[in-house]
Amino acid sequence: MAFKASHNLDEQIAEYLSAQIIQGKLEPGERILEARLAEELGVSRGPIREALRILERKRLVKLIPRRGARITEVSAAYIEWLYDILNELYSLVARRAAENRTQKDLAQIRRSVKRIEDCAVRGDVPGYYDAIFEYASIGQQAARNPLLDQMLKDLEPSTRRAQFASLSLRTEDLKQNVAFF
Amino acid sequence: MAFKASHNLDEQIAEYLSAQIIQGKLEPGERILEARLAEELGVSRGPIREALRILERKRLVKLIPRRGARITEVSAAYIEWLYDILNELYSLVARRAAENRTQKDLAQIRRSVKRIEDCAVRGDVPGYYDAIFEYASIGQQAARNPLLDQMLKDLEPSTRRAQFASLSLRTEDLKQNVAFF
DNA sequence: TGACAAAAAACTGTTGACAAAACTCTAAAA
DNA sequence: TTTTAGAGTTTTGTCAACAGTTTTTTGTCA
Repeated sequence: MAFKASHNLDEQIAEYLSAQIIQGKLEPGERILEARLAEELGVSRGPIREALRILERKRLVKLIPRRGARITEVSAAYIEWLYDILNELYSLVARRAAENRTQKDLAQIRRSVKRIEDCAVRGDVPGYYDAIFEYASIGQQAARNPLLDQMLKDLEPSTRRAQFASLSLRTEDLKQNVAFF
Repeated sequence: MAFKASHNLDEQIAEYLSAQIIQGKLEPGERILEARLAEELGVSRGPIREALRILERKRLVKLIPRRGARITEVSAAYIEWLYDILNELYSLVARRAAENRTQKDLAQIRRSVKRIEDCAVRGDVPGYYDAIFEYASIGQQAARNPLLDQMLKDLEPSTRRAQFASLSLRTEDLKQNVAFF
């Protein structure tokens, strides 16, 4: 089913499943059977297992010992909890980025904002989302706190999922980052 | 070396290694060899691998594909980054806990504070640390944001390590939580 | 019909072996 | 002396099989 190269299987599988989950092709609450997936992808259960651990870290699946993996649920409450945290963390990003930014950061930010506007004008919705995340990512790097950057990266898949669930308020929280320039 | 029961090996191994790393018995930057550790603990490499993934999630080891696992470094800068984030997240905990706390939460908090004081009086240093974490944990639960709770739990091992490294300012950040009562 | 117990099936946990990549050491050439 | 090429070693990645647990099914009794 999915293409496999001479790269690492676990990461490829995690990537593949990640996309499936974010796009809602796998139902929340659904069980993931190692053996079935292994056969489907033409690999053994080892890499599947490791991929599931990666997805657990990104909070896309929940692993319960001896009773397998399930796609995590994204309730309205969960989205609120997530945004409550993102709001807090991005406000920190904005403050630190404002302190530590360089000319190079600013130039990057301007390019990124341009890209967002272009996508908006063109009505390119997927591109718009990606541009928003790119923008956030640049801010994160400018904040010069790699741990914070990493934590937000880990939350990105959850955030993308939440966006799929609630398309309306998605910009509110990232907007915090605007204080940056 | 380490005791193994009919429970899950990966979690036990992760627990075991976690303690070793936090207590500084394994050097930062040190390589962890799967085969050596497997023989040492009398298990195969499978569970070792899964344990390493758990430790990666807790940021105690860094996994680099095809070149193994290393204990993460805890530089002064890293500790600052960590506390910068903890400060932010615990301020959120305090606010939400203040909003959502129940009588039961308050009673628990009071007991926990008592325990901290007792340990301080007795000069029970390890107990004091544990009491502080218990206290933080109760606050986290009272905040009624399970995602936030989980994120802080994931950070706990790193926090404990940072405490080992800098014993002086450890209370500063958790102190945020005091606004709670 | 419904509850319960035993048997069967399905699934995860663990292991040992093999393949492939990364690293180390040696030796020859510039 | 330093650099480079290659053989040999070490270590991680992947697989297939087996063991033990959990879940489902089947069958019996009230």
